[in-house]
Amino acid sequence: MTKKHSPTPTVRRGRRPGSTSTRQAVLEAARARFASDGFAGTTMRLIAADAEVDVSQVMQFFGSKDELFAAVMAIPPTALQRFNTLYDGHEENLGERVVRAFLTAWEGVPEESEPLMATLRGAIVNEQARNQLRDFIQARLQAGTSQRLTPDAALRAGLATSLLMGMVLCRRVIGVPVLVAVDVEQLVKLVAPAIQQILAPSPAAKK
Amino acid sequence: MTKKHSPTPTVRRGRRPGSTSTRQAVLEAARARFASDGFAGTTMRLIAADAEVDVSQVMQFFGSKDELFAAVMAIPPTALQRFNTLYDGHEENLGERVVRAFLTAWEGVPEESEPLMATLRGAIVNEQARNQLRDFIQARLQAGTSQRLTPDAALRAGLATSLLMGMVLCRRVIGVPVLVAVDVEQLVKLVAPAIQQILAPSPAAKK
DNA sequence: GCTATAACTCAACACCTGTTGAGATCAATT
DNA sequence: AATTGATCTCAACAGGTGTTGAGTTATAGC
Repeated sequence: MTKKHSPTPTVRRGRRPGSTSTRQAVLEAARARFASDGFAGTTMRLIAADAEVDVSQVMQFFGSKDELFAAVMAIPPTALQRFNTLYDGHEENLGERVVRAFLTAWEGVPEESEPLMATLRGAIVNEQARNQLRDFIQARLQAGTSQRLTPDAALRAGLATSLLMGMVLCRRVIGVPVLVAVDVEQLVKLVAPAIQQILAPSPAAKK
Repeated sequence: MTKKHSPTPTVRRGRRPGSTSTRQAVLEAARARFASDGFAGTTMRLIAADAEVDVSQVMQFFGSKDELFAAVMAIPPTALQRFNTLYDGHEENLGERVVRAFLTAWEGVPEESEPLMATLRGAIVNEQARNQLRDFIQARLQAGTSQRLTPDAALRAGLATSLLMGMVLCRRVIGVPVLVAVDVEQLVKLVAPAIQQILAPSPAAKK
């Protein structure tokens, strides 16, 4: 008799039969938790409970809380791609295209928006997420400066991104009533001209 | 002999002679810590150490960590005042005035900017701070709608505020290099037209 | 002067945190 | 069929957390 644990297990121990999808479940649970509660507010035991596994399994899969966070924080490639092709085309409706791309990325399908939300929340308290978000913004800037915009294009693109992040922050994290209520189309109508102004200012507004 | 503690105290015990300013010291230490490390990242012992007092003194003064946080989160009256008188005057340079007021409040003297920063960081994880920040934005909206702007003035004002908060977030919290490097005057020059566009759109841009 | 009360330190509490090691069960390889 | 390795549960750890109560010294009111 080599048993060490309780003789009549109420919960099954050992490996489960059939193919396993636990790792993915943990990843999704962590993603949702980090996005809604932030890094410090999320505990390994909570994630494990959400994924219906043991805590040490989460450790086994990802090594540590930090590594799990890093795995979750990865900005989805679809989002990066969306922003990389943003500056192709004409300049007239640049503002609208940028605003739409932003809203699609941050308020579209959960697979894309949840990692971004988690990164945004995490960036406040966790240095890793801060770097991640910095890189994300910087990557957008690279894409912008590859085309010929105004000389200080990098600054203007970064500025536009920061403004739009404020919009998302107030709408999705803080939950300012006026901003939550308004629909996407009206949002685009109001913000697009402002972003256009920053990215490609009309000659009259220039110094 | 009624002594219970060590017979030769290395640190003075009991009440100190003279007038006391400890409560203020704790408040300032907490303000700085909450602003830079957020709610969950800040511990009572850290605050106490910064203020050079015992932990239980902090508890005695403020009751609990949450109450201390609430005391710190209070938006400074000078900031509220600054925004309440914002819409007085002409419409032409409204954008610039708003941007300047925002930057002054968030990047000016520590007595005013630190509570705001703490609130911003705290709003991500703490519900109390979220409400506080919501109220702050809402108060700005009230002030805006009291004057006659465009019909959807509340929405536009809220939107402008959210955009500017994004700028502050990226500049002061996340630390996007391009935005950190640029000076205030250039910031105003770039952002003011965009904010103007949102608050008082030129007739051509209207629907 | 005496007493109540505020300011202050010390030590400990109960709990929660991330993390680890040992053992149990199954899948895959040989 | 036997061995190896992955998956999974359990129990416990060391350290940190907010919080409490008891004890000590000063000030303020009578």
